[in-house]
Amino acid sequence: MLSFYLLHPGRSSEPSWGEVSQFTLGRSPAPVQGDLFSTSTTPSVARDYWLSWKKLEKELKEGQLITVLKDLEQPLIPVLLHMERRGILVDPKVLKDLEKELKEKAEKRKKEIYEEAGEEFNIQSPKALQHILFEKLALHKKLGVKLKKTKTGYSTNQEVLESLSEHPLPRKILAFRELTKLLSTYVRPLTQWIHPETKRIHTTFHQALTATGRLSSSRPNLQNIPIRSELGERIREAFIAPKGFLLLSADYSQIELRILAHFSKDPTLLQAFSEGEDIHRITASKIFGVPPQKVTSSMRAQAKVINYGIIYGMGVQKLARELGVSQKEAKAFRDQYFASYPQIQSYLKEQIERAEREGKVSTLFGRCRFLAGMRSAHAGFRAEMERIAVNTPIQGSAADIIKLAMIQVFPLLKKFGAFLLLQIHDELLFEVPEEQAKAFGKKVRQVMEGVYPLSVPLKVNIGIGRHWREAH
DNA sequence: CACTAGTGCAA
DNA sequence: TATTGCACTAGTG
Repeated sequence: MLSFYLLHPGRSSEPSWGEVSQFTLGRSPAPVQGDLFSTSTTPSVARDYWLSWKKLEKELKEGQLITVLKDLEQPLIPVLLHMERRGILVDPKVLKDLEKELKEKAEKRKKEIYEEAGEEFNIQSPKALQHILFEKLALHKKLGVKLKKTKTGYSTNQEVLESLSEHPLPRKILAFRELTKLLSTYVRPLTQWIHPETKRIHTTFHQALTATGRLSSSRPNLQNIPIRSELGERIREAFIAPKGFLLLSADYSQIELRILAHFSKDPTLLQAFSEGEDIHRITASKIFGVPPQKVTSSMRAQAKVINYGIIYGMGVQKLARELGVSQKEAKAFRDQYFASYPQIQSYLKEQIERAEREGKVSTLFGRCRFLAGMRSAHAGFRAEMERIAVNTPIQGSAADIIKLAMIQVFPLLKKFGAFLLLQIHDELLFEVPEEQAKAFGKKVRQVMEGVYPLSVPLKVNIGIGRHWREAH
């Protein structure tokens, strides 16, 4: 699977080796005759294996992927193994109490919604909800809101409901959605995933799945635990350290923007990062034409949207919606952005031209993603490929860097009696003996910041706590 | 049971 | 019509 990915990273498909039980810790499956990992491999299988490696090696060399394989992916395997086997300790009581509270709140909301709607219906069915909101009550007409459509009807998503939130019903539905989302996706399933013997949750990390080189996590996914809402963040209180340990979180600050600075060599961006300035504030200062000290928090928030929008190849339309301004104003912001950071504009253009010319784009370490047929693609598809061409080297290079950091941090774990538990794209979460926590944090920061020097410094924030919420 | 659609959580 | 993921419920066949 790994080798397949290295050669065809644009393809994604389900792993083909079938079920891998979560509940086989400490045991190993009986060797199967002919299995590649069996010690009693038959000569013919060994020869086939050798021949496929030689063939693979040739392709890897042609694709300049030997580095990615030898320096990143292979050394990462034991690290991921360590992480999955350790798992993260979860306090079932926190989840149980949260479940009770969320259930009661959801039940209360449900009754209010039925009251407000004048009838009972399935709130979780978009179809039934459309009927109530847009046919029975015709809220969009009363509020003069233009509705967004999906393939099958009118959308009832968060954005739409927020635009209707002058009326109490959509507000209550939003609240109900938040509660049921937390219950059905996190609180209840997480309880189920606690291993009966270890009392821990052992996720599966997929090393060779994503198109950009990131890891993914499943069964359960521990890379999308809520953090943005108060209720959601309380789920993180259930992820705890065992007695005598603390959780330690180490996250890269704005790593993707730093990579953009490195690749584009834009002097303003380089200088801002080198001098440790607040990059969103600098951008706000540029696009709003005010001195950095005069930047308000809302200007900074808007600048942040633009900074990240650039990484994703955001269009003017989406930018306007995100900022809540007209498309004309959004275009003016973007023009001002590129006027302030001219090298970013030329870098992005170069990446698109490279994708067209070479049919692929690459990361810092040479991981590549193929983009065939850009010239012949129709406009919509072409635009999507351009966004991929822009985003992949940035997202993928960040993935390269944190993978290397994981490899370099790994030998430290033994010295400190610590464990690496999770990777959440730009964050590493550790379990570390209480008395070692501060010293370990210093060491981890040093390793992560120095892992692969760029033309701007990498910055790492460390947090320590008894549970994940406190550590982050 | 397999599949799609809509929705929403994270970086 | 802003990237990368995973997973829930509803609904269809």
